[in-house]
Amino acid sequence: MTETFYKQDAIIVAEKLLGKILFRIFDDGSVSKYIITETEAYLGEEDEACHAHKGRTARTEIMYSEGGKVYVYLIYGMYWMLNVVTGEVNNPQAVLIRGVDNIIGSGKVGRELKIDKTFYGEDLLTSKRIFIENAPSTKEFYTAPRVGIDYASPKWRDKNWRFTLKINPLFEQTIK
DNA sequence: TGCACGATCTCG
DNA sequence: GAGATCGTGCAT
Repeated sequence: MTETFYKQDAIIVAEKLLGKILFRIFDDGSVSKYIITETEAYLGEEDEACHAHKGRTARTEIMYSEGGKVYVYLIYGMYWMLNVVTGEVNNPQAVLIRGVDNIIGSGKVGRELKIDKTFYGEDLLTSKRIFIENAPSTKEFYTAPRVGIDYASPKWRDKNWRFTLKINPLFEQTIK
């Protein structure tokens, strides 16, 4: 995808990433391709569910760069979450990749793709081991509230910023 | 320097 | 329903 694509708002990117192809070249040279099936948008400092809500820190720093970078972080001490930074410089937004193919769940995605802290700040436009390729994506998708952010006030908690590809056969399992 | 907790998953 | 497991942010 292009730099222009990633510079759009996270909501737009989250929606448009559905159906696109995520490439992952592992250390042994093997190549895996995945269809992105579920995403979530996190929209800047005012979004209480966004990590950047607490301001600029070493952890959130990459979200302040221009779109197209990778933002990863460890959650619950064991799962690496894969995010795509979006938007313009100093506009901290990101899209969480929650599902690829039939692998639903951000923790499982990180495990499947063997994501770790070395991916922090990786440039999707130049990386040789992870990047996203355009594909004719269907406009058929569901929206739903984001997962695991009950701490946010209703204004943000209730936003339907989770996007799920409609052809995803496991969708029913992801609705609570 | 310490501590509570999290954009989770698996097992029982 | 609880445990695994640890970096981060904020209080002490």
